[in-house]
Amino acid sequence: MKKGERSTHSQRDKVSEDKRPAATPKKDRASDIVLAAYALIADKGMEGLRTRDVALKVGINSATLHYYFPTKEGLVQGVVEHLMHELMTNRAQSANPKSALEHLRAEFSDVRLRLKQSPDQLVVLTELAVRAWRDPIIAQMLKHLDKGRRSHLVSIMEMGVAEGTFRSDLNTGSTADLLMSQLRGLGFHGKVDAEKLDDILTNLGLEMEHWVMAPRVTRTVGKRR
Amino acid sequence: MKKGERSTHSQRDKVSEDKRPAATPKKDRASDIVLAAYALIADKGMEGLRTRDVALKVGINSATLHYYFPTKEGLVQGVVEHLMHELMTNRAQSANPKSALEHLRAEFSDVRLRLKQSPDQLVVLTELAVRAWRDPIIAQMLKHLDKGRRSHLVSIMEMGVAEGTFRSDLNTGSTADLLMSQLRGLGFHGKVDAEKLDDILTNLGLEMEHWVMAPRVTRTVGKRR
Amino acid sequence: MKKGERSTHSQRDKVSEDKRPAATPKKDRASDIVLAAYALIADKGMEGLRTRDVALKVGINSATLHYYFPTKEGLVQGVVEHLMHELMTNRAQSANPKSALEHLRAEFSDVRLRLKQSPDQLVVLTELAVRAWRDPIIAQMLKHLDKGRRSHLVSIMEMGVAEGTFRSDLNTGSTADLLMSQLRGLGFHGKVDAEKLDDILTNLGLEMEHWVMAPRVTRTVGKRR
Amino acid sequence: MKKGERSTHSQRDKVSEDKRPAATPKKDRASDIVLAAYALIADKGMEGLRTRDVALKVGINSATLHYYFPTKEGLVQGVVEHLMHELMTNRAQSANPKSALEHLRAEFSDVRLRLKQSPDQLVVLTELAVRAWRDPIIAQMLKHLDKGRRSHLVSIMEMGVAEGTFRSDLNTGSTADLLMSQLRGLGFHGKVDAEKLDDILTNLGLEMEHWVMAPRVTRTVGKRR
DNA sequence: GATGAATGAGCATTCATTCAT
DNA sequence: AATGAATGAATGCTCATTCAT
Repeated sequence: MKKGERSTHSQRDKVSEDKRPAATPKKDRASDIVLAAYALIADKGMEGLRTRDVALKVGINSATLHYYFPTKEGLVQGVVEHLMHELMTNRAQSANPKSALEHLRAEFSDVRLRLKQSPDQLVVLTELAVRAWRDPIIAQMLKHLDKGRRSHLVSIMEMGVAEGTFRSDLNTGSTADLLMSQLRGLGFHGKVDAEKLDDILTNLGLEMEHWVMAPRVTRTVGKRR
Repeated sequence: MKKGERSTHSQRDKVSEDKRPAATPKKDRASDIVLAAYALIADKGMEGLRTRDVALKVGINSATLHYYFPTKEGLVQGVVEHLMHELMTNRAQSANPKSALEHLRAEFSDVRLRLKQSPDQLVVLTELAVRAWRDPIIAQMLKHLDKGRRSHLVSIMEMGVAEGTFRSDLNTGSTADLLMSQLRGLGFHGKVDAEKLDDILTNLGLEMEHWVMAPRVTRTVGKRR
Repeated sequence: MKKGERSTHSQRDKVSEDKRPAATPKKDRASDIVLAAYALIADKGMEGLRTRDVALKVGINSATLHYYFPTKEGLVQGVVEHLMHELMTNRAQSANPKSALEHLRAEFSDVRLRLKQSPDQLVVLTELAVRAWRDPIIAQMLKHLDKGRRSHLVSIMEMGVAEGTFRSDLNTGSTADLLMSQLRGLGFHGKVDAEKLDDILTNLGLEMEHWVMAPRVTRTVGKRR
Repeated sequence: MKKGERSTHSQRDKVSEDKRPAATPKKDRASDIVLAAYALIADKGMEGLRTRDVALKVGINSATLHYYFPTKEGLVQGVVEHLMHELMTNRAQSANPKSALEHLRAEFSDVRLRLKQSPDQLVVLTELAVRAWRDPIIAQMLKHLDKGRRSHLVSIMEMGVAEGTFRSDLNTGSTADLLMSQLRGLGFHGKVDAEKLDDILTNLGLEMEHWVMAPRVTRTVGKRR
């Protein structure tokens, strides 16, 4: 991809030239398009996504958009890829976690950070997750994401159990599933009420620590299951 | 349809799977329409909802549908109302709960029951919740639902604290928010994987009981014993 | 459609107003549409057929056209049906033919009449026949037409043979095929040069009479006298 | 194509059956392009001809194609030229014909040969002939072809009359027109049903010989014209 | 109440063509 | 000579909504 880094070159001669009303970043078109689509999904939702709007936002002709993404479906998949990349990188590696508990807390820190710095990620992820119910391809892509995240959580749990920090009878797989489901619930609040969302997340963290560390409650009324 | 000889029209009716050309229960039209829309949302999602399909499913003309619901938005609101009614009634009042813990468990039983008997409720609720991000009216309606559910949960929490069953420093409001957020996360799994969903729900219940009953865990690592 | 005639009313405020340029015959819409499409094919060819143009010609919205013919393909099939109907009815039953030869001549008279009175029929038929090469459905429809015409010709031939007017060793089937192929060649001349076309047709008739009546020519060159 | 990581483009290349991404004979580009266009017309028809597909088939960029043929119309004209060249050369000069009858038969042999060995010629010619109705330039070109062929046929007829082989009252011009029209009718059958086509062609030959040689049928019922 | 017919405003996608490199 | 990128102008088709009957 040598074409991307040309800004350092002396080719400044073609100064003017943004033929289209909107400015043309001139960098990587395909990525610009995905970014615009991503922003538009965050703003209008999947239901409100229009290829024309995406093109307009990038500052290109809608035919040009189709040059890069022949089909809208392909574009959406591009957005999924982008989101997955975002979700997997840029992780908040706070303070170089050592113990399982630190790792677990790092997970929460990461979510908290995203919620604060790029709330769109949650929004778009939620939109795409709903879309995935009826779109097998997106479902497949997101499943891959989930699988990775789950296995990461599972290893944290296993580490905790091995360390002796987490209770020995902890079902690592089920707990990972539980945590993922809980985090997913956060996606529903939209961008609003960041305050309350943060509160929920904090409690979620505490509750989860409880769950993985404390022994089974024994003073429960009756025998469960 | 007196114009029998035009074979061209036949290509139209492809509502996917259901086509009941006529046959109208004749009773409450508006309610039939809402029901059909509800089922269609569960099947195709908000994005795939078409007024014509709804009309076709009911067995009426799409113009007739607009007689009852002048606008699609109104129809969707009708669906929200219906869903809210469903969600508030038909509650699994299992075993006439007395204590706060029993009430809490009843909540989980209720969710479990819905998940099993009418999974569409979760699906449609999720679809509408996402829609609510951009639709103030629906947001308003769902907020009302949430408010009711939250206050119900809060009173359970308060009852538990008053009883002495739940820990005295429990933040009832935050806990209610936490639980609602967690339950919402369940909505994401779609109708698939009922097995795993049930597992998650079970653990969620146990975890929540822990949370409300056990004393705060001392956060210091290693202090666990 | 009183909306079109609103100019007599006092509602002159909305100055412009005959929304549609062309008048609306108001009778049978589907048939109007087919007729317009037919004329357009005759004029611009299949390649130049645009649903928008058809709608414009009828004086309706292009969405209305799709109400009657959900797909362009269906519209074209409608044109085929129309053409076939035209081709099968309105036949020039000149002078109530009795003998096989009279019947044969009646066939030529019919073609001559069409060539003169409705040359579009030949043009459109040719366009559709070419289309049929790649369109199985149209191919099927035209095949049906051909089958009917061929069997008609065959019976004329058989009648001639039975009468003793036509030579006894005449292969009725092959001759019918031959004649049809020859007539088809006429379709190529387009609407131009009606004079020459008529001349060709005349000679074709004479030649065919020769063929069906005269004994096989002895192929040996020079043996003629 | 350094941008390897964009999988989105892959959905584009569906030229139906043929896709030879690269591999260019490197010799005469313009001619390659014409050949590809010719083959594509034979396959998909004029209506299905796409410059991009032509370029793809040649293995070049569609912009490169426009370097050689600035306009699609020009490309089609190139195809016409090519076809005319094919039609005028490669003639089946079977057995060095001497007499007019032999020459006539040679004509039929030629057609039969083309029908068998390169049926695409008939198909493409037919496509172009229909196109010529609305395209004056192509019409002009084909008219030139027709003129040549007609004058050739006329001289055969004249030779026959001079020889005394053909009847003396034969209208050579009309007969040439007649024959051309008849042969054109063959173009309609497409590539299918070679069997029947051959049968028709045989009968056509016999009929034509009859026509040019036999004296006017006198036992005709009634007086003609 | 009900409906057939009609429509305006899109919508994703196509395609021949252009242009800077 | 060649091409990747870009585009204007369609193109067939969709859909919520309207309206006269």
